[in-house]
Amino acid sequence: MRHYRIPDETVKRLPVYLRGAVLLLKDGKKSLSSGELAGFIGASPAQIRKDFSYFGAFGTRGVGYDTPKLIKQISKILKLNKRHKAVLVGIGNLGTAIMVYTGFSIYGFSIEAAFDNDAKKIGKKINGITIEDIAKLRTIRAKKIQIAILAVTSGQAQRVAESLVNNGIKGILNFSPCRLEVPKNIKVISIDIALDMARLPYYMPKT
Amino acid sequence: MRHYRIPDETVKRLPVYLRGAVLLLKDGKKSLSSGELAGFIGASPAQIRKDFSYFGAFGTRGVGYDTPKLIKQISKILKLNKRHKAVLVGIGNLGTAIMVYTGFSIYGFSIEAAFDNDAKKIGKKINGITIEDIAKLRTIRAKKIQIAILAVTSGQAQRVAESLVNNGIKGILNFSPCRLEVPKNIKVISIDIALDMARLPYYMPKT
DNA sequence: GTATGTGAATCTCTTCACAGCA
DNA sequence: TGCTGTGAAGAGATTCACATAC
Repeated sequence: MRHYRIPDETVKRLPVYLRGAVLLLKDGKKSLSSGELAGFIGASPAQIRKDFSYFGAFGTRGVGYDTPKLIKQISKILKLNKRHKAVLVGIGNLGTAIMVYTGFSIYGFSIEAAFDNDAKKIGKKINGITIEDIAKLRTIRAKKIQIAILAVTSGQAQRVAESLVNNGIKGILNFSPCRLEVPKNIKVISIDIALDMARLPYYMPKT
Repeated sequence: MRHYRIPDETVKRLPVYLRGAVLLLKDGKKSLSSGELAGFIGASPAQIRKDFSYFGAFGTRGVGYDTPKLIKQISKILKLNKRHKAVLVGIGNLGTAIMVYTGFSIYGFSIEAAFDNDAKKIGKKINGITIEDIAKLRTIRAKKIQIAILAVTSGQAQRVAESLVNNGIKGILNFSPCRLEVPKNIKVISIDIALDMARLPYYMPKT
């Protein structure tokens, strides 16, 4: 039964469930119980069932979930049932790594354009994508790209983010260690490597 | 006043507060109120005060926080008051990017060793660090390295993680998209880029 | 018999609102 | 007066336990 509000934590877990289901299907598991999936990804069965319940009833009582059907359902919830084009801005070391990273494709993402402001990089080709001058960012609108990956320096991030939003971007995966101020209909998800690293010592025993 | 249990969410925010305080101090702010810090990093003043209160009383009523003192206090809580040596395993595209990434240093981390299993990479030098054969991982114990950054493929991650733990590593920053099974006194923090990307479309309006 | 789906209970985290102190 | 520090209240997320359906 559809509830009024879906917990954010639930949305965070859905991609984990999706990946788990995909891997288990590859392994030949045509059908899954919440317990099997839980064991595979390291979660609790009750959590999985509760999370699914926010979106409806996916399974069969006494049996479990049909794996391909489950994959379709989660994909649809996450709007991953269609492919998504993405643009990458900032082709430094991290940007290059992201460019050749293959992990996005299982969720249906493909990087369709890349921009930088460094003349030495513009015109170069990585993975079949030619790096363009950031001054020509507006071309992403015609390409109907709505997702951006931001891998520029902190100093440039806010300015580039605004430019992206002005050119039709609706969601940003942000790798710069700073807060982005964007209109509230734009979703920003930030990955801050140093921030995560910084809390490791807290949890480590003794020295 | 020290409470029995510190919320995990609080620990996640401490590095944000720390970075904010450092940046504001650089900007000349010798003293801070919870409201100023909150505005700078995008949080609520009450949240900041509550978070600090788990560890004691850092400020002066009616005045605020002495910025350098605050930085020291948070650093101490996070055990960032000493420098931490880290080892990087997996010098692919992402590993190389991490190797040259400068964002760790403000928290006192330095990468002191790097390993890979690719003969073509072994012996190469990046940023002053020579890439060593992963077969020689045991040398990290003598160097007293307790933190590892794992940037190998999913297939190798579990095996390498075990090897790291066997050689004295107490905390792992894991970039591979898989769960690591480690003894429970070992802390793993995972960064899964594709997973974060995968929930972007959910939040985006329309198509 | 077996595993889902879900209200209720529990636990955790955040916000409030104000006492306490410079 | 002004801002911290903190119990209490409120909101949010997880776990429990069982009715429900195959």
